[in-house]
Amino acid sequence: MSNKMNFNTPTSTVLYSIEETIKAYRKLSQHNISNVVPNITVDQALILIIIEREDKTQSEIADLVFKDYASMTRIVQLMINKNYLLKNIDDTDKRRTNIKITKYGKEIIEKLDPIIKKNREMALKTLSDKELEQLFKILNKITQNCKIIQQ
Amino acid sequence: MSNKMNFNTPTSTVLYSIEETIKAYRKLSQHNISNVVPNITVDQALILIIIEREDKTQSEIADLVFKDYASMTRIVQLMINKNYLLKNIDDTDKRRTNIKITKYGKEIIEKLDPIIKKNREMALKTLSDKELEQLFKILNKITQNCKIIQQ
DNA sequence: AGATATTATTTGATATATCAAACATTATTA
DNA sequence: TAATAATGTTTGATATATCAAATAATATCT
Repeated sequence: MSNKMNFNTPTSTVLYSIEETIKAYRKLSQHNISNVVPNITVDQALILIIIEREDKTQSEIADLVFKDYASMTRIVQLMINKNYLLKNIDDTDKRRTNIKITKYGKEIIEKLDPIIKKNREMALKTLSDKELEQLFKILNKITQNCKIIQQ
Repeated sequence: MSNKMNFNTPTSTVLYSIEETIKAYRKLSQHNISNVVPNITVDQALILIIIEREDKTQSEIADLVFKDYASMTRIVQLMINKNYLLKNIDDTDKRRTNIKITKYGKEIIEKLDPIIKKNREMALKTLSDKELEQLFKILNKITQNCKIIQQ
């Protein structure tokens, strides 16, 4: 890589570069996940693992994984159909839905955990700890910049 | 940010962090683009601008914007419906389709150019040149790591 | 040349993203 | 308390992602 880079062509914007990375990562992840659990998507796998850790309502989970509530409704429905999740109306507030993982869902998580770990290791194996911290810091800056006009 | 970060929870993976950033960026971009050109998506805007610079076939453009060929077929069709693009079968190889921008499409590009520039500036305004280079370098490393098993 | 392989694109099926509107429930206010 | 506002979720409509299979055109091989 040269010292002076040109960031002024459409194919050199951050959006472009980040998109390239995330698509490559998703492809790798989906590939490895499908080897142990066919028929689960990367999104569903992440959601399953997050729900296991956090006992929250549907929209709280949606916020955690950056999903629109409408998307969340549909993803949860698909995961119920596959017997990974259960959903019941909250007793104290009937607008809310609580999501639980089924026994089968927990078995799936057992299979997924090492794969998720492996995916991360593969993707990051050539990065130093310093670079990893830089990455998080820079991404966080960009995220904050983008959120200014929104709330 | 503390010196020692914990990268072992699902919500601290790169996939997760990158996803957060790209979604914030997309939201900002879509918001600003919609102010000048209603009814165009971020993807369509990028594709329009890339086609203007590169006179290529549909699948070559798809590769440039990291789109699946199937997605590309559909996006191009929508952009033809909106009178941004024209498509004709290549004379020398009738399997190929050449994509051209209409006059109307070029007018749209005129409106989009400053917005795209502004989006980039907003997203990156707190980043130093050094950080920008670090970001590209790190993202590129991750992308390469993810591509190893694929071809 | 004729059979076969490869390439470029399309179509079908399903998952996800996003906005707007609908809906039921709960909270607030006049 | 009745009317209104706010909240949590769902549904509808449309755009995009992804895989597999289909299709048409071209290239290669015997």
